[in-house]
Amino acid sequence: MACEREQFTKLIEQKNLRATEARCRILELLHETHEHYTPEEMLEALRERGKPLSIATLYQNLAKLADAGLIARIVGPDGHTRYDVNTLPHHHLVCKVCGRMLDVGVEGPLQDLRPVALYDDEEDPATWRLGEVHLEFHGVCPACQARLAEAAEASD
Amino acid sequence: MACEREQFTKLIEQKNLRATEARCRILELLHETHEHYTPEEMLEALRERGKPLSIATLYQNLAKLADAGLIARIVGPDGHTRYDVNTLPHHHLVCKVCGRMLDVGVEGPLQDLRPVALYDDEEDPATWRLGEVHLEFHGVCPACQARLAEAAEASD
DNA sequence: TTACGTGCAAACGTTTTGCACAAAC
DNA sequence: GTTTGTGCAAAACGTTTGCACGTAA
Repeated sequence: MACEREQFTKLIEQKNLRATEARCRILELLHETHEHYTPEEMLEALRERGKPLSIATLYQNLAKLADAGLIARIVGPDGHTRYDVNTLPHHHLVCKVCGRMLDVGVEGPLQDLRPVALYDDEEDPATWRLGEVHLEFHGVCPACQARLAEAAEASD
Repeated sequence: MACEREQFTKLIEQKNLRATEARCRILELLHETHEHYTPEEMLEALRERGKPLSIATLYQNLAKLADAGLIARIVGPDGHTRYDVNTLPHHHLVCKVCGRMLDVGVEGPLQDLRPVALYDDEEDPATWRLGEVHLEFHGVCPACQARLAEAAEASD
């Protein structure tokens, strides 16, 4: 059974992969929500949206789609692997309570930042070939703020 | 057998933990090298330095030391867990070839950076309670540069 | 009809846990 | 003597793989 969702079918076939239903559903989920799902969360989200996917198929397809450059594999500070439809360089806002990640851009003088050694006996960062800088803004998402406020009230 | 290394003994006992030899050796290794070892690498490094440590003891002690705030658990972009003696806010330079991490500070106008939404339908980062910003400079470490240069020559 | 995708179950590497023994207080 | 740490072996967890079958070109 081929995938009927035109835009995703095209994206996938451009990469010389077969546009199967499983692949289209994964791409559709990520594009529609912009969420950074862990594989486990994705399995649950796909189950809620209709037919469940087997865990092996999910992992196999996530690997294929990531290899093809259609999605990006990222690992949050909590160590959980997540997938992002945004494969262009960008930054993240991470909730330190629940680990949820949000894609963000940045306003400000990014190009003026330079790494400098922290210790006297440390090698000089200038000896590294430098590439991009990735910013990780840490914070508490609105949902966790509400949950924390509730817990604080309950303990009064 | 208690640990004799005065400075580490004190650090550990201040946190109401017993300053055992295993814990002192772990702290000593991290302080002396400033390396960001994975547990597996640490096991190997400790073996080379003398008596090996059992893997269970290593994990148990890494967890205790991290809970006590004596070391920090960090997860690199490659998904490997590593430990850092520097528990103060700081930044990292990450080798995109081997995954090695270096502690760095930053020069430049950090405080002027603000996250901004990337998509039209995205929630506003301003609704998050914001904390610190963590910078991840990506690059290639000197060792990997040399290895890459060698491989390039060999293929000529 | 040949290549590729799916899903089960088994294997894998990393991390955690239960437990008996040893060491520290 | 009670609490805490160690180390083995077993379990748990997330992820990958082998394989038989199904589907696509």
